[in-house]
Amino acid sequence: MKSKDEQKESTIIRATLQLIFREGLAGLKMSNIAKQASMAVGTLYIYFKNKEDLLNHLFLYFKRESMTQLAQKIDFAQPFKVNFKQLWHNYLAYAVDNPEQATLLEQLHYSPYLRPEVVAETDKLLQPIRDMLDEGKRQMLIKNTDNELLLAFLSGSINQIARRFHENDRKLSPELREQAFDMTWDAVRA
Amino acid sequence: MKSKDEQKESTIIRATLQLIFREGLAGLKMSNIAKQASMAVGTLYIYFKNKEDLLNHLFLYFKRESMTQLAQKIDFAQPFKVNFKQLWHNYLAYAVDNPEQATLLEQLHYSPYLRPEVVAETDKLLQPIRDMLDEGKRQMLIKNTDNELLLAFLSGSINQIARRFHENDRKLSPELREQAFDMTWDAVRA
Amino acid sequence: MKSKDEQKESTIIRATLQLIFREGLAGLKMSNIAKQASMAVGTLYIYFKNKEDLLNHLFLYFKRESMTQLAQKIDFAQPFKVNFKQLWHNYLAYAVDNPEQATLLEQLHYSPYLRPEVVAETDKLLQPIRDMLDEGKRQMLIKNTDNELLLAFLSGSINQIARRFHENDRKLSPELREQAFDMTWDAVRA
Amino acid sequence: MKSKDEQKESTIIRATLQLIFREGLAGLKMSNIAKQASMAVGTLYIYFKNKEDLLNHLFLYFKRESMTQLAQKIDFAQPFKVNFKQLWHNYLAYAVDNPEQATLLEQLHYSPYLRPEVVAETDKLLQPIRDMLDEGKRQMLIKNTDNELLLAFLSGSINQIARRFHENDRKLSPELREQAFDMTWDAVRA
DNA sequence: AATGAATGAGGCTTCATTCAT
DNA sequence: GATGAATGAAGCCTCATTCAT
Repeated sequence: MKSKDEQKESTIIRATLQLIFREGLAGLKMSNIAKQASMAVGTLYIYFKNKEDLLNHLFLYFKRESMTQLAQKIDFAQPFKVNFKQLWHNYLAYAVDNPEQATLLEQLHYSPYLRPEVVAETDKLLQPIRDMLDEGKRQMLIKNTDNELLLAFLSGSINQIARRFHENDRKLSPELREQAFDMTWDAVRA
Repeated sequence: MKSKDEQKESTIIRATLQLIFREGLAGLKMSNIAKQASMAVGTLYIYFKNKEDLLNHLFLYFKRESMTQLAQKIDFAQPFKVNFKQLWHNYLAYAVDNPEQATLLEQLHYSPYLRPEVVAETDKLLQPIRDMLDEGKRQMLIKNTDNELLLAFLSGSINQIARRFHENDRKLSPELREQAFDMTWDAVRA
Repeated sequence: MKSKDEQKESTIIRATLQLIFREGLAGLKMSNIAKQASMAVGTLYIYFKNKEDLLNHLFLYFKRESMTQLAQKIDFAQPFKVNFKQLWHNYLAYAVDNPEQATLLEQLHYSPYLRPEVVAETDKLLQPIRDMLDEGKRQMLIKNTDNELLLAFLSGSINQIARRFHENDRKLSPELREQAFDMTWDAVRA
Repeated sequence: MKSKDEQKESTIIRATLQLIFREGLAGLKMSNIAKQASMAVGTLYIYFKNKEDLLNHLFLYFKRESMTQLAQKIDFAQPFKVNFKQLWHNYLAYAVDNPEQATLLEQLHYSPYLRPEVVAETDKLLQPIRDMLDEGKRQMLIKNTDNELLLAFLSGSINQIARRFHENDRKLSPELREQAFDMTWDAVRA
């Protein structure tokens, strides 16, 4: 027998992503995914129950991947602000370098495909960041404000910045990034 | 298309809105719009060339309406910060009170329906706000930073705050709103 | 507008029947029904919710039609046995002349398509025959036996006779029909 | 195909039977048969050329089994009517006790799966019964009528009785069975 | 022989758009 | 202008069969 190829699942997800980038979520067809992944349509249904299931897995897969990117060069031995700044820049860099991915996650989030339970599960991935914010508050370096407010502030502004600049075909120079970070820090500092 | 009956056009747009709010953009069908608007499908095609055309009109219609909400109680005779704060609260209130609308605009924005020219046209609606930010800079009250950055910062954070709280079924108390505004003001102040 | 053509429903049903006769229930495809009925597939779905619905209507339609055939030349002014014999011959004639139809109804009956409620409804159509049997019992002309037993006896034997002869490509001569009726009458007579 | 493991063939047929009883012929899938038989799909194709082949074997297997049931307690040393009655009761008991089996054979019979040659072969199994009828005629105990007519009469009525009572969830009491046999005997007796 | 992943033709159904009335 | 029945392209998914292991 041909044993169920574990990596085929990832092949399918990557193929799907490429297609969504190229043609949008609305134009996504199972038959094209199969073509892009060089396999038969039926094979997709061996690894995913249906289109909805595939997209839910895709969502989770990329949310996890993005969290990995965010955690780069974060070292809890370092002072809070150093880590905060690193995290912020990681996030911005990710959002800038993968503009379609952010858009995709957003699109999926509000599509009829995504199951609430999957959304809830991705939310848990943010826990390390919540912990970090708590630590900042303990050290009285940042405002003692509701975590959800802080998170919304951080993610909302970063995403929107990356998006607007991408839409207008503008580059985000290091200087602009620095200015943006300063605004963020001024916003959250105690 | 484009008949004398100007009001029917608006009826269709309103009916479409209600449907999108109730069932989402993805499930939107011309036949249902017709039903909701109490007319025949064919009639829709007298007033709008096709579904795409209808949704582009809807987007514009809607963006204009939201700008009207934002401008409430703004009076250029007042000091900058008063107006800035009022604008910020107007925006947040609008985003909180109409959580589906923000989502709708987002969904539409990234759907294959929306024509770039329409997106560009709605962007012009922000000009008064850009002017206001310029005035703030002239008075050296806010940072002398790129307007797109400032706008992204403002809209991104506000939308995200409204959205997260709506998703988690949490109320945004006046205290939290005040804290959020303080963060924003700290971020932009000179 | 083109007003919903009442007779189109019957056109579809007749087209479906012809197809089932030609290619069997198992090979029945909606696209072929449309072709046979000279209309677009979509049109089928205006008149019937789906394939199952179409087949349920078909079942009812033909059960009713067959009952009409059975009732021919039945006149309650005539003596019981005359009517009984006429009914029996009508039934046999119908089963012989429409061998596919009997088979179809049987096939449908045991297919996953047929809804129990529709089966129940067709059963009600037999009431006039039950009444007739009761009258025969009242006149002490036939055995005072359970109606279901009598009905099963009558319909089962007639259908099977028509079927076997049709399968073996044999004609049912008037003599054989007379013999068969005699057997039936001997079976039920008091 | 046709391997040494004769028993596996029977395992597959039994598994198929159970599935058809439980879920009907229309929903029968090769993958489910494999699951029910605790083997891989591929294995089915070692023992049977394809689905059609499997179902033809099943039909034959089954017809033979039912004939065995019918022959129980038949002893040619006994008088004709005793055997006839025994046969009739055997048949009815079988049809009543295995209501799905009769239906299955019927369904299969009119499915596109069954090959005519197999149907013809099963018909040969009826020869002992035909012989018995001939003997009855020779002894002038039953009508001198066409055997096909007699067979159709017998099988059609019995099957239909069993079916109707099963559908209506009614029990066939010994009294009713006796009445039914009396009708049959009156029908065929000379 | 046994396995079960892979294949892909083909079925049912939806829905934007057209057009006869 | 208004209507809504008619159209048919196109998408999702199933499942009998194959074949590499």
